[in-house]
Amino acid sequence: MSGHESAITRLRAQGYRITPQRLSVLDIVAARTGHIGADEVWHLAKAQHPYVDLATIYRTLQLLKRLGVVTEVVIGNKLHFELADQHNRHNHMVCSLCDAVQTLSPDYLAEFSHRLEQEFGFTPDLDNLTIGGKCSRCQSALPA
Amino acid sequence: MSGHESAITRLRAQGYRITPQRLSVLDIVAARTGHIGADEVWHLAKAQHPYVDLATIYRTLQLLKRLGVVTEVVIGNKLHFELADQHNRHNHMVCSLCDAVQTLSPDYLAEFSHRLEQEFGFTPDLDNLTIGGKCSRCQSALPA
DNA sequence: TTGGCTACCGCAAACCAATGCAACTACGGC
DNA sequence: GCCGTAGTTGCATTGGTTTGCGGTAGCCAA
Repeated sequence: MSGHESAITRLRAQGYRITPQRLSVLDIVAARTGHIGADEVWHLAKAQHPYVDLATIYRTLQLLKRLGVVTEVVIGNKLHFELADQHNRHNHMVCSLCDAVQTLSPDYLAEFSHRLEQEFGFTPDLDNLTIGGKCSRCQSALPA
Repeated sequence: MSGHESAITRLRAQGYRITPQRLSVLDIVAARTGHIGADEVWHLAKAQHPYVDLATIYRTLQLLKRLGVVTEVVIGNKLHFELADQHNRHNHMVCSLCDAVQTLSPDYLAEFSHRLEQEFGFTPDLDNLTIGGKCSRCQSALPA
């Protein structure tokens, strides 16, 4: 119920309205420590609010993402979201075999990002960068 | 018509069958120097073979991707593919605003990749890594 | 060349995410 | 406290991609 007052303030400050649906989505995402799928947000939101539409969930999540309140993580081929904690930014490493997710300090990407900006003028969106690959467990379980 | 015999050999060696549809898709992707959208592959394939289904195009492209013959690039919200040239590996930087694509030498990622493997045992799949962000043009056109 | 096994294809339907639109409602101004 | 308006919502639909199923055809063996 708390911890996202700043998000509400930010919404209001930018002329967005505070609706029960948006509060539900915020509560749900904030209550989860890790990431959560859009469909799961929907199911939980319906418990509080039987008529919310899935489209509203998607629109709300995209809005919150634009505002930097949540970040999007692609796991498998589904979208997941989690609260963007500015004090604990991180990237994700997702195993393409078992869908396990590990977090990664953005420090690892700082130098790389800097080079892209210097040499190409390209500003990478690191807040939404997910690195695919194979985790150590799946890697070692692979046939020789 | 040439340049992908090795892919055909590899298909056959692994028990996959050589069909006219697969040959068409291979020809089309190989003929293109850059990336090409799935729908565009479909249109070109239909010219040779009026009854190919879009599902077949997708299945074939996914198969070729699994075999490492082509790589997948997500541009906007569409899938593109290009021939995986081992002598000219590269990553992509895609602008989230205008969908412009720049290529990037994998050298930029080598050190980063190495650290992930050393410290986490995580093997990043760089062949399919695309970096989202904003190109210099869109960045400077952004409202102040 | 022929026969048989099984991978593959075309078709249709399902699926996830995004979008157009008319009805609705939050919220600042009176 | 009430009103007007512009941002939001629910519903229906679309766009791109994936999947299930029955018939078809590539490939190997005889």
